[in-house]
Amino acid sequence: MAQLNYRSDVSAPEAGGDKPALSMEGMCRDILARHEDTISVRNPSIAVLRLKRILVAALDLSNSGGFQAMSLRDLSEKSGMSTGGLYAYFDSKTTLLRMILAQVTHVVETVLTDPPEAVTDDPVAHLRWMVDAHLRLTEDLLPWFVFAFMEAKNFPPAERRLAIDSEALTEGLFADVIKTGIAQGQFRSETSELLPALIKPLLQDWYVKRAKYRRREISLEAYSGTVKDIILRYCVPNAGEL
Amino acid sequence: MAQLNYRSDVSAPEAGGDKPALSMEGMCRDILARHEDTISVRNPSIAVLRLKRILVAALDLSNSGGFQAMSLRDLSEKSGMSTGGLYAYFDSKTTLLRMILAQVTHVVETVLTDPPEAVTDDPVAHLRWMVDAHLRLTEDLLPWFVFAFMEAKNFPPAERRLAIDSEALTEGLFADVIKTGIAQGQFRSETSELLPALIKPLLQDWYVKRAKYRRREISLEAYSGTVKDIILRYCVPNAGEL
DNA sequence: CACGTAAACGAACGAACGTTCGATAGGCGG
DNA sequence: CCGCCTATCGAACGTTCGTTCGTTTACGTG
Repeated sequence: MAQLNYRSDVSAPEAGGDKPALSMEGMCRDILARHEDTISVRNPSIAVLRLKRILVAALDLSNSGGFQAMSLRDLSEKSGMSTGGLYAYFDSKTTLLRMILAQVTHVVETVLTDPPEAVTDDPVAHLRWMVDAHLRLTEDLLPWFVFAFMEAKNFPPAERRLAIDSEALTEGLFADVIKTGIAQGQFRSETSELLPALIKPLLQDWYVKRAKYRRREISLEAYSGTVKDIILRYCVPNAGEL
Repeated sequence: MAQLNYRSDVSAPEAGGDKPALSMEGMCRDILARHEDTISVRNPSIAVLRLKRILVAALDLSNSGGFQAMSLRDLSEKSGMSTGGLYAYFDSKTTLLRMILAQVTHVVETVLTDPPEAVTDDPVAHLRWMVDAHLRLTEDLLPWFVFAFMEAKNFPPAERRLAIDSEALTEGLFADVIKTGIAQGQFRSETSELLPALIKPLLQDWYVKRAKYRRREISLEAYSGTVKDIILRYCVPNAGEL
C-alpha cells in the first residue's frame, strides 16, 4: 500500500537505526555475505552501497503493487542502475526475492530465540517479551515484513515454503512458552491448543494494516498492550488482577 | 463447434449448497443481474451457465498463483471457452476482478447486518452470533474470500478501496455491538477500542491459513469456540464462568 | 429447409516482460 | 601513457500478456 512511506532516499533515517544489525546497511552486509557466489561485484564497499539502493527500491516498489508487478525496468530506474547492471547483484528476479526472504526469516529466528535471562523463568514475562520483541521487530523492519509475508502467497513454491516455515517456527516458539506455562500452573490447563496459531494474526495485523493504525494514531505501545491483555486474560486464571 | 464439450460436472465446489443465495448458481445470477450492461450475452440461462464455468475457473486459478499471474489463456483453457469468447462476459480483466469483489462484499454486508431477533437484545449473544456467522460465511464462500482479501493488495487503487471499505464495514459492526455491551454493563468499560480491529484478523486466519487448519484437523466449531472464548474472556468481567 | 441473429472462435497485434551480451567507462598497477 | 580488469551500460531478443476483430458455428423462426 502506498502509505507505507518507506523513503527511497538512501540517506534517509534508517530502519532499526540504533541496532546496527537491523540497519539497512547491516542487513545488506548480511545478504552480500550470504550470496557471494551469485553477486559478481567483488569490491564489498561498492557492492553494499549498490545493494542498499537496489533493496530499498525493490521493497518500496514491491510493497506498492506487488513483487510480480514490479518490473526490472522500474527497479532499474528507481535504483539508478541499468537493467543489465542489476544482474551483477542477482541472477534472476526470483533470486532477488529469495535474498530478501532469507534475510528476514534469519533475523526473526535470531531475535526471537534469544530472550533475556531475566525472562526465561517466568512464562508470563516470557510471553510478554515475545509479543513486544515481535512487534518491535516488525516495526523496525516494516517493509521487509510486508514484503516477506504479504507477498508470500504469490511466490514460487520453494520460496513460499520458506515463508511458511518461518511462520511455523515463530508459532512453535509461542507454543513452547505456553506449554511451559501450563505445566508450571501459571496458565489455565484448558488453554486451547489453537492459541499459538491465533497469536500470530494478532501480531501480523500491526504491519499488514499498518496504514490503518497510523491513520488512527495508534501507538505501538497501545497496540502491544492490548494484544498482551487479550492473550493473558485468556490463558491466565483470575486475570482481572493483571 | 470445434472446442471442448461443456461438461455439466463442473468441479465447482458447490459452496453453501443448502443456502441457494450462496450457491455458485445464486452468486452467478446476482453477478449477471449487476452487470447486464457489460455482459453481451442476452440469454440468461446460457449466460449463468458460462459465468459459472468462468468464475469457478477464475477463483481456482487466482487462488493458486494470484490474479495477476492468471492469464486469460489459462482462464480460457480451464473454463472451456476461447480467449475472445471470454470478452462476451467482461470487457477487461479488471472488470472480472470487480465482479467477484463486488459480489462478495455484497454478500458479507447482507448476511452480517441481518442478525436474528433473538440475539439483538444481548450483546454477548450478538457477538457470539457475529463470530459464528462470519466464520460460517467464509467457510461457505472460501474461494471467494481468499480471492477478495488475499489478492486485494495487488488490485488497482479503485478496487483495493472496495476491499478496504468492506473490511471497515465489518469492523464497524463489531464496534457497534461492543459499544452497546459496554453501555449496558455486560462488557468491561476498560475494553480497548482496538478490540474490533483485532477481532478481524482472528476471523480471517481461518480462511487465510485454511490449509494449515485442515492439516491439523481443526474443526470450524473448535476454531469458532476458541475465538469466542478469547474475545469474551477479554471483554466480559469474571469471564471464568462462561 | 433457408435465413438471420446470437454466441463463440482463434489468429493476430502492440506492448511489456525477464534476460542476454557486446560495447564502454573508470581506476589502478606497471 | 598504456593495458587490463572491474563494473556498468542499454539495445536487442524471444516470450507472453491483454485485447481486438473478421470469421464461423449453432439455433429459433418463418
